[in-house]
Amino acid sequence: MESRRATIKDVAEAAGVGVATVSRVLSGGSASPETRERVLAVAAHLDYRPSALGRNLRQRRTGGMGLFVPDLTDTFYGQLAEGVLACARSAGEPVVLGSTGDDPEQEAELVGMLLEQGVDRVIAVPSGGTDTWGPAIKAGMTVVFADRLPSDAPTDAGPGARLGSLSGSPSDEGSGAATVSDLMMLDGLPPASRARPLDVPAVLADDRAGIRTAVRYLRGLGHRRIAFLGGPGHGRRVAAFREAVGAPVDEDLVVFATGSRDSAYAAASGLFQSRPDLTAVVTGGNVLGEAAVLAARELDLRVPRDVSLVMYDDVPWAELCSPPLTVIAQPGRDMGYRAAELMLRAGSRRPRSVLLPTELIVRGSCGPRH
Amino acid sequence: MESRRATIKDVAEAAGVGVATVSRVLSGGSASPETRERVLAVAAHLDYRPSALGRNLRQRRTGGMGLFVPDLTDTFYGQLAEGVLACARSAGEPVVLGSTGDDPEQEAELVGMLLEQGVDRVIAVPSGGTDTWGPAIKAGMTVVFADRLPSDAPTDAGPGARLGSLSGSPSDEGSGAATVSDLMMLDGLPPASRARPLDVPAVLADDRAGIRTAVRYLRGLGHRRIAFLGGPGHGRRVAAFREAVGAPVDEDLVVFATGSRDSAYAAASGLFQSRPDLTAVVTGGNVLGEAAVLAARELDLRVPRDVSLVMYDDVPWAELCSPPLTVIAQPGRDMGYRAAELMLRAGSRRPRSVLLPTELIVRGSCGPRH
DNA sequence: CGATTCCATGGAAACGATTCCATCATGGTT
DNA sequence: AACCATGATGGAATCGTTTCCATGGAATCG
Repeated sequence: MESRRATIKDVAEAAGVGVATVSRVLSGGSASPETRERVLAVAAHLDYRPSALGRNLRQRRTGGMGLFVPDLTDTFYGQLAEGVLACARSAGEPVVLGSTGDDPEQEAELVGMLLEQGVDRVIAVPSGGTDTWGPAIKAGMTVVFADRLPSDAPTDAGPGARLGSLSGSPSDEGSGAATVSDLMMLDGLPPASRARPLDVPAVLADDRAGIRTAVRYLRGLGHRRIAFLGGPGHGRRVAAFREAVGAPVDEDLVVFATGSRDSAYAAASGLFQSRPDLTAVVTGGNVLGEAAVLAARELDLRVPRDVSLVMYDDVPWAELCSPPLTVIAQPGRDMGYRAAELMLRAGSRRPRSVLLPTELIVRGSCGPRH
Repeated sequence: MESRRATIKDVAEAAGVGVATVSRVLSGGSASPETRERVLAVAAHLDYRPSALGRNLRQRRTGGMGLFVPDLTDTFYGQLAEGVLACARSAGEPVVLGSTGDDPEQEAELVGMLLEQGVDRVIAVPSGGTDTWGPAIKAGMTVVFADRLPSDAPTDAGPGARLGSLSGSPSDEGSGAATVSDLMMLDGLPPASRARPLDVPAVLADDRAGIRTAVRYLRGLGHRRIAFLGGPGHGRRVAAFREAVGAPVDEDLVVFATGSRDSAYAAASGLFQSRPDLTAVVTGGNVLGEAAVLAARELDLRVPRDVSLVMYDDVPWAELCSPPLTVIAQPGRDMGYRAAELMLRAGSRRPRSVLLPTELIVRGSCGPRH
């Protein structure tokens, strides 16, 4: 009793028309009212649903889009993914997911798989650099970056970058308009001094403003020895940190971990032990914030009495911590949603980049210097 | 300079053979050594990669699998997804992701989309019941459930269910072997008294043992009025709770929320306010645990002094809470990995279901009754 | 040595859609 | 009345692969 799906041919025969006509009716082409009606009726009766397989082959491209994130266990990327999915669903497009683990090699492999599948659009939180994404783009992919730029891209949007409006509807494209190469123009260095830029739109948070606000806030509390705890992809954030702290930067206070929780913990712990004189830490992501809290507790450092903490990303559990964590919030879901929007529009208008605002949410993890 | 991808025809011509031969060589069919070598060389030189589009059309099915989770913002499902992705990657299969928001309607829509795409395998944390999944299976889909069973399935694996071994390799299939209908046999009710069962393999945690352990633990601390805070899909857990508590169950102490964080908070807050006499709460998921902590704090209930708390799911932030949360841990990543394994094996052997062990991790959120 | 088997091989037919193009009818214009 | 523009329509080509089948040569067996 396993009847297979009806094909366009079945519908054509049942309706007494040619397959071309059926196709036209179903995709909005011209047809006489009575034919249209009959075809529609037959199609509905046969429960006909066009096979994406046939269509894709003919059109030499699969619908849908890829989505690459470093780690779904990181709540922020979960939020971002939800945003992408929400937008994709409203457009009826499938999303094929890849988790890169912050490994450029895995990422490249995933790109290859998408290419093979005929998926030519991808939203990526990139792990690799131009050597991964250049070829992908030359192979005909439409790429939108989210949350970060490839590691060898410029690290900051520069002083001139404007904020994307957050208040407008999600589809509001108003301000915040710049491609990656536009963004590169603004950082003061002549483009020629860099590798040829990828002309790829991106949806980023205004890390620069976020970090600056956090550092100023800590400064205002009297902190002078402020550390930065970063991870992969936090290049723009650490650059902003350096700028906000101002020269000379105490390089021992800038520490990096790889993507894993273990590494994050080790980095945090190492930082606290090697520099007991630091009084405040800014972390570049929530996994690092988690690690910092854990390491501090292990070393009997009290937050915020002994060390103040500002974490990037506002995640639900930040409020549950004790003390509740002061964070730099970035709109993860929006970021995903707008990236997907950009992707879907990519055909018509030339997509522009977006810079979303961040917000310092003061809770209880920062106090005056002691 | 946009050269499109080489096709099998290009390779055939360049190698001076027919397309059939190329196809055979590339898919391991028989061919003479020298032909094979030549074809392989040409293919490599042309950077040929077979298009999944053509293959899928011919074979009337897309490779890869779907993955449906209720909410990627819930860390547990992030873990589960990572597990699925890990297994899929090792098999070179794409994963198309859907987030159902615990809404059967959205879920059904997503099933339709998969069908259209020719994806005929899906791993699902189901939101809908037999009315969604029955048709999907009849349409030829291979389905594996993870974390829960459809809402109208029996709520418990029953006393006879055995644990899947966790100690073995991930591919160890050893114990824990039962299909959903097997599991249904064990709960004491004759199968005839239920709707026709879906014969679908599932990977579940041993909720029954997990909840029982937690309740016994709380009992041991002197608690008598223990509440259960559940959400969608926690049917098996609440059933286990009822069983563990034993009749008569105080129905006011069993409260349900929908999937959203707001609803979870409202339910928790309502529970605490309506029954100030309760001394302990078990939550059916981490989002509900989060809500319980928040609601307790808002109402000036101290954990564990005023109320003890056991949360389902061990998530990284459970340890960061203050006090650190006592949890029922279930192996989210393993669950995803094994579900994907089951899916991939589905062709050969008849897939069996798996019951994974849970573990009570005692931290600081439970104390003696006051 | 003839017959049978076996293997490598290439041509061609699927798979299910879109889309180009030719055909035909219709109606309006010169 | 001849002609042209318009619009609906169906046939057939196409996308890139797999797979069926026929062919031909070589090798094995009787």
